[in-house]
Amino acid sequence: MSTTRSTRAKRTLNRTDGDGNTSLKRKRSGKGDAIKEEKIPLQEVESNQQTTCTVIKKEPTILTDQQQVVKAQTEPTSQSSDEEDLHDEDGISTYEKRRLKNIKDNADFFSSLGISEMKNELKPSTAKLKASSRGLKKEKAPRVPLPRRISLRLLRVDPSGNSLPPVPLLPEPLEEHPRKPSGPLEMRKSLLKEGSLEDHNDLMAKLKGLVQKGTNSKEDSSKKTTASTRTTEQFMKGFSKMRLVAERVAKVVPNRVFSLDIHPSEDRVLVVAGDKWGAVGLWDVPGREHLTDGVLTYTPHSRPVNCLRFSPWNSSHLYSNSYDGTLRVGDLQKEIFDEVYATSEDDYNLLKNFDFLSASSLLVSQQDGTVALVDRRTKGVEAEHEYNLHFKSLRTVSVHPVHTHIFATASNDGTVSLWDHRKLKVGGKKNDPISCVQHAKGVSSAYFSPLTGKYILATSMDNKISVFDSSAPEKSLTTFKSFKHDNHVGRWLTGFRASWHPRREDLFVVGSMKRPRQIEVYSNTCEDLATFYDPDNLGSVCSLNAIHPTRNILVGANSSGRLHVFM
DNA sequence: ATGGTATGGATCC
DNA sequence: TGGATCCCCTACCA
Repeated sequence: MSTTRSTRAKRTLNRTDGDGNTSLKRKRSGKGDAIKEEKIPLQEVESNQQTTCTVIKKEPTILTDQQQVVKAQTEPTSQSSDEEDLHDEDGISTYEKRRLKNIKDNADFFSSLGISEMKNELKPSTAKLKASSRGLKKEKAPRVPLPRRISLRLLRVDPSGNSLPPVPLLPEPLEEHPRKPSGPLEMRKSLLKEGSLEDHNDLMAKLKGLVQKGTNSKEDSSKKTTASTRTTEQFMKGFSKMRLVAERVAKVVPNRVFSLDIHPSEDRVLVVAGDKWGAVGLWDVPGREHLTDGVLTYTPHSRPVNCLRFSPWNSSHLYSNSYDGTLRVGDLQKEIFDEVYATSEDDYNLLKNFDFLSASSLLVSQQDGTVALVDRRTKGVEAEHEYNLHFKSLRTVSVHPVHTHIFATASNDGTVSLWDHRKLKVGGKKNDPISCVQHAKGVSSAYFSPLTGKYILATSMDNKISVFDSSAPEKSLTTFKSFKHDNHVGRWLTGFRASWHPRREDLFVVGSMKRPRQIEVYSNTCEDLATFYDPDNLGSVCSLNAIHPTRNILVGANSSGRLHVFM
């Protein structure tokens, strides 16, 4: 418990002192634009410095006049070209003469101002100030501390001398974002806005109909083929026609989006987003008839919801995991957020991402470099196993779509690694990957291509997006294609995670820093296929994006909780 | 209109 | 090893 408290204290401290510098710096340098303006004259300054430097190089130290004369005599060729040969009979260059004259003129000017006299007037005479220190030393009187006076308040005595009840113990500092109570949470009770209960009931009624129509099977092969038999060109012909309109932009969660998904239903467009402070927002995107705004926000978590996905086996199950250390499943039929997995509350192991292993089990990547195997069928919220994989924090975990015993991890240590979970040791022992590729900086995400797992798509902080060839997972991973992409989003935005079309292996989508703000679509060979932008309706960076599995729908999420639906 | 503000992660020491 | 410091440089909102 004491550890918990100290960690909490640290956390609070971190948060409050944060980056005190930032505000200071900002005050000094003004807005972002102002910094850019400053950068241009900086180059001029540099070049100026260079010219002054050449002069300084010749005379690195301040010399007395005499020394300078000597120096000038011994180094006759050290001056700049046009003054090289201009020496008089006494060996002093005209340049040097002019310089000495300037020094003298300046000195004359300052003395004419009478500054030194004024300085002397202001200064008390040193003779008066400094008494002789010779002879007897003054004996220092020992310092007698005054008796400490304690207020009546601290003595817990009232003015008439009656004793007061003792001070109640200080309440433990409240954690700013405590974990939600464990166990199932009713959706209606975790609504962000009270009073939206009717809207909640309406939406749930609609969604029940939606799920019964049967889009809840992973093996829905008919749809899979309609989406994936078309060539890239054929597909892009329709896909690139998508547009954004004002009605399809909405704030779905109050803060920065950390996770995003889109429901596979073909009848209704339902997008979901998880945010920084544990909110999960559902948005029933209006079709041609736009009635209400259709946004409902719940708070099943208390810290960033870094991964949020509808189960491929049951689309009414919305899984979410969070930095608060819990993984929940929102059941849209039972209207609860059930707790599936929770780390020990003492060690604050942040849950980063998860992927589905089977209808009931998942792999969860964690901050401490471990991957947890979680099964819903077992009682309790503990993991079945924990595999120790990396020294540094993990980001994403991705299960091979065909060989489900193989999974890939992306880590802060710059690696994308393949693992065989049948061969992993449990209980803290360090494991070795089947194979691994190293990036220069941390890797934000690495996902298997959704149908065959032949490729791994990775986004990394060394400004690259890579497609690795993982068609022979028992052999080493090789780079299939890779290209430069500005992945530096800065401090306030969620990092990019390029993501596949959920039913195609020939294209993926990624956010962009480019202006106008845009969402980019690339082929698996890293060729630019399309760019979606709309200056009227999209004015911010969409860090996360998702594509509908069977319809031409693209949703982009920005860092203030807004979703933009192109369709 | 515009400046205040939020506050993650890598790296340094 | 972990606290301090630096760095990235947006979007919203009062």
